[in-house]
Amino acid sequence: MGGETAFTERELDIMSVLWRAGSGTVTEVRDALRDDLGYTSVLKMLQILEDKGMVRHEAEGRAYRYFPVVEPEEAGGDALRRIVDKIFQGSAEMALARLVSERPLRPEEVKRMKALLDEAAKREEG
Amino acid sequence: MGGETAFTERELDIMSVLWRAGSGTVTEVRDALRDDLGYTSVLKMLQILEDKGMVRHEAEGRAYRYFPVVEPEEAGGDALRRIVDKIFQGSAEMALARLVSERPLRPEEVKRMKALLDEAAKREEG
DNA sequence: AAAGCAATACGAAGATCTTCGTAGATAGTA
DNA sequence: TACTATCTACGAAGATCTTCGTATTGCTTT
Repeated sequence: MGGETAFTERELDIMSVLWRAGSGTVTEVRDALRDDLGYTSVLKMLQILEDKGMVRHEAEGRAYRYFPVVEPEEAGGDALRRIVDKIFQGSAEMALARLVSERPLRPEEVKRMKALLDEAAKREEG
Repeated sequence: MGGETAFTERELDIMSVLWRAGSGTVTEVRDALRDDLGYTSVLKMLQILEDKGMVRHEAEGRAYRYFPVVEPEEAGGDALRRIVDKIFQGSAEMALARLVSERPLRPEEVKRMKALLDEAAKREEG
C-alpha cells in the first residue's frame, strides 16, 4: 500500500492546482496560486513534492510539466480519516453533520448523497 | 466571528485529548497521548494553545486544569472546509463518498446520516 | 530551617517548512 | 559570436513547529 499522504499547507495549495488542472508547468502553477510566490519558490515546492513521490514531471520543450501522482481521493481519504479520528472522535455521523451545515446543498446533490449512503449500507449487509 | 482554527499536528493531538476527556491536567494529557513526550513538552504545547486562545486553564490545587475553548464542531468545520475546497474541489458529495468508503458504517448510523441529509434539504427549500 | 517533591516559567536547540537569491544551462536573436 | 530570455539546480536564510533542559516557586516533611 502507498504510504500516508500528509501535505503541508503550501504543498496542498500546489497539489490543489495540479488536481484541478490535471497538470501544470511551474509558470502555470504559479499563476493559478492565490498567493504571489516567486518562480523559484514554486519550482522548489514541486521539487520537494517530487522527492516525496507526490508528483512527477515530463519534459515539455525546455520546461517541465508536472503531474500529480497521488489521487485526490487518496489524499482526501487520509485527511478525512485524521479529522474524523482526532476531531470528531471517530464519528462519521458528526463529520457529516458538520459537512452539510457548512455549505448549501442542491437537492440533486442531496439525492446523490443519499444514494451513496444506501450503497454503503448495502455493501455492509452484502 | 472567531478567527480560523488551524492546528498543527501536535496541537491537534493535544486538543483531541481535551475534547475527549473534557479537560485535563498536564499529566493527564501526557498520559493520554500516544507518543511519549516529556512533561515540559506537553506543558509547552498547552501554553502555546492558550496563547492562541484555543484552551484556558483553572488552578486545581497547585496544578492547572486545561479546558478547550474551541468546540470540535468549529475546528472540524474549518478543517472540512479546507479539505473539501482544496482536495475535493468544493464537492461535498465527493467528500462523503470517501468518508463512507473509509470505514464500515452501522445501519443505525446510516439511517441517522440520511436523516441529516433530509434536514439539510428541508432547510434549503424552507 | 533544610531538603525534597511537584508544579509552572522561560529560553533555546533542533527539525521542518517556506521562500528566494544566485548560478548554470540552453535556445533564440542581433 | 555575444546578448537576452527562459528554464532548472542548489543552497541557504528566515519562519514556524516541536521538544526539552534548567530555573524557580511553593508545599510538605523531617
